[in-house]
Amino acid sequence: MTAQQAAPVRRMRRAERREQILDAATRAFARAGFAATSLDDVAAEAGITRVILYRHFESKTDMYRAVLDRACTRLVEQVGADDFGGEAIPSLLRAAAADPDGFRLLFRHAAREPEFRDLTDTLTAASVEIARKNLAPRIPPGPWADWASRLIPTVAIESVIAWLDAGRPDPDAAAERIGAAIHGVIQAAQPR
Amino acid sequence: MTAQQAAPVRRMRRAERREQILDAATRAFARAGFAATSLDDVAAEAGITRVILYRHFESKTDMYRAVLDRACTRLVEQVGADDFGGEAIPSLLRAAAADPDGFRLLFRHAAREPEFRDLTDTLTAASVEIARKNLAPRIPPGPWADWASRLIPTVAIESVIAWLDAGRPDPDAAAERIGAAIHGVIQAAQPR
DNA sequence: CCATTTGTATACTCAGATGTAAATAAAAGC
DNA sequence: GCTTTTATTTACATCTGAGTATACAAATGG
Repeated sequence: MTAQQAAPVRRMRRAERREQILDAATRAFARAGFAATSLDDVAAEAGITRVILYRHFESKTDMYRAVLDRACTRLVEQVGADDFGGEAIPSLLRAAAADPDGFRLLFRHAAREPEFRDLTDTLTAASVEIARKNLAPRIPPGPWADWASRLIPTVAIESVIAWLDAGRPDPDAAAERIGAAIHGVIQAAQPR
Repeated sequence: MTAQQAAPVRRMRRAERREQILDAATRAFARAGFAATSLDDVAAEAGITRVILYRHFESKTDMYRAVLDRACTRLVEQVGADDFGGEAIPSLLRAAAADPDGFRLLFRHAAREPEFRDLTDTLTAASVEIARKNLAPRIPPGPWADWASRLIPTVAIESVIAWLDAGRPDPDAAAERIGAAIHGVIQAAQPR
């Protein structure tokens, strides 16, 4: 009597489940990074058993790389090779809003995990290079150009994360303000 | 014949050894954070066996807290409650130069480790509050004040790390430029 | 010279996490 | 209905790393 009729449990197709696992894994890993997150944490976040994870991924490392790969791909698709055009910052904001956990995971954790740095290195190296090229006409090569071209991508990323933390107010205004903040760094690197 | 006379190995006093272990642990943990660093890594970095570590620290966690505590104390001693006076940035630079590994460890790793966030939380909360107070007369309360007061401490820290990475050129000029970069963020948060 | 301190070597226990295997059950699709 | 796919459960096997115990060796300091 007290026994409820078990509601028919909706099963997912393989590809769908895989995506759902990647979503959950992104959330789980975003909390504390690779080493401090167990597969049981991921499984719990996905609402399944650990065993299922192994039907979709060879190993923990394999899964993590898949998570980072997806986040990276999404980011590159949204931002594109749109190096410093006016749409770069708005599209960065869109990308972060679309996948905030992935965004945080990439830049706050993966970038500091030596074992997986290769996945974010291309991204950061590319953005540093873009910054350096855009700085070149205005700042003579040397330590301050180095300083600024390292700092600018970081400030861009951290501005976006601060925007997420502040509740994502008005994306258009945010883009302008972030642009202004970056401009401030460029000014600061100017010879005086 | 071939046997060398073993050079008499200089032994350290207890306190001295403890400091040396803390130095080595700071370097080791600065590479990949708490979870991804084993006690064997630390012992190897210190040039001793793992067993010795337990003569100075109760546990891995205990040791890590001691490392963070020391880095934190040093930082506070150097920077002081010198909230936004003109000497704040120069002293931040001095502190980072004096203990670069500790500096990186605190802000790049410990700040992202939920288990140890309490140790850096007071620091970051304090600096965010200082930023907010200094912003108050110029920026109306609201999401952009939130945004800027979160971002400013981060930009300060990241500017310093970028300065370390760029080879620590001219500390005085660096202080001015970092001040200018922060000013740029304040400008960016201004109502428009 | 003798006690204390400091370091080494080795071997062990224990816990947690990764990864595997097999039997069972239920949903989906034909 | 019958097969295939997907999920659960339970039970292992294995490994790494934390933490402990003990016996030994060498330096220090009186």
